[in-house]
Amino acid sequence: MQARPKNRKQQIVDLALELLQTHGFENFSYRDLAGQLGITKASIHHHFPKKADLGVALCQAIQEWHEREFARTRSFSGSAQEKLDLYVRGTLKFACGDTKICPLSSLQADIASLPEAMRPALKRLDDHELDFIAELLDAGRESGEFKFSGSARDQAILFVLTCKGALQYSRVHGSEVFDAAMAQMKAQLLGQ
Amino acid sequence: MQARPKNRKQQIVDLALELLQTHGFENFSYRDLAGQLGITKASIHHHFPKKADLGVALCQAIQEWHEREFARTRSFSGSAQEKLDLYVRGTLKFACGDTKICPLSSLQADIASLPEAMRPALKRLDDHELDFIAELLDAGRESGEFKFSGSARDQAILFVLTCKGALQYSRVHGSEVFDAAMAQMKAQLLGQ
DNA sequence: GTCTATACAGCGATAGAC
DNA sequence: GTCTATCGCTGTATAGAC
Repeated sequence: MQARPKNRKQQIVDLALELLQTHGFENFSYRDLAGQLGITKASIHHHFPKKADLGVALCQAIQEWHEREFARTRSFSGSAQEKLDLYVRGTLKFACGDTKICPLSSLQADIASLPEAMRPALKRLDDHELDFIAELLDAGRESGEFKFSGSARDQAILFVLTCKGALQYSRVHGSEVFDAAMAQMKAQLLGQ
Repeated sequence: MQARPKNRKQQIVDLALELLQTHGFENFSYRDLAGQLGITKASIHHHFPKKADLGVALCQAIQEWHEREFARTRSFSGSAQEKLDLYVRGTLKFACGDTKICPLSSLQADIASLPEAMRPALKRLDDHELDFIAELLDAGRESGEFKFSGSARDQAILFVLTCKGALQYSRVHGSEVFDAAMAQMKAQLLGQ
């Protein structure tokens, strides 16, 4: 209900991101966006001529979100375990609540129906996140906080896909599932 | 290219299941099914008047698949670890290959857009699978093969969502990801 | 930057002939 | 059980006025 929205383009991306996390990229339309923003479909097309353009903008928004959160987590002064917790609860769980899934999980699930231009972007986003988590896990093992075998990269894959899977499961089965899975994984990471 | 297909209905369900695993329930159409089966849309509607009917049939097909595979795994004479391996590789990975995801993961991702009638069915399917895995894990802990803390149910949640997440990740990033994640999880389950 | 108007393909769905 | 034909709606997309 703003008379003059500061940045319509950003507003559209924000709403599209939410619909991506709840319904998936192919399951929301320009009509949905227009309706909820109180403008017409043609206005959305003015900002993003093709839906693939909006899709690329979504990937960029996710990357900026990553960079913000990675920087915040890195600069947080605490143990490796606390940093990992900050990312899981303060970033992933915070961005999803009880009704949304991780935007990257949503894109992965629909990969075969996605516009061509979005696929390499998705792969880069996943890799970027894995690098970051591997860095945290490696530091935690160096400091003796974490116990795991194999490479930090492999453990990061396991860690990240478990978090994402837990978010997806908990949307259907209740958020206790998320807490249970995270507690279970944490215990193993700490060697208990 | 069969002149007189024995069971068209089954044929439709089989193809729909494959499209569910690759594109998602809302991302395949009666047109896709008709085209690939060499008949018309109207013929599909004869077997499944509404798409929700097809959705319910898909859930039933998944349940029958579960019951078959659970029985096969239970009757397999081997250690708990070998049974778990049989389910992961002989059932889940076998049914998905390198290009498909678990049908239940697909339905979970699109839960918000799904026909009403499919949601309770999905929850039951997930629970059924968790019961089965919890049973295997519990037996394995009793026999001293597995080491984990907390309830077998909680560990089953962690185990299953990790398998599903690994299948989804590996479709985008290559099947080495699946092997790495499974090896990593197995090591933790065995207390190594 | 937003609108009206329109185009056109695809969707799920139905009626009725064979 | 399959077909042709058709319906109304929704999807993305474009042209052009304000």
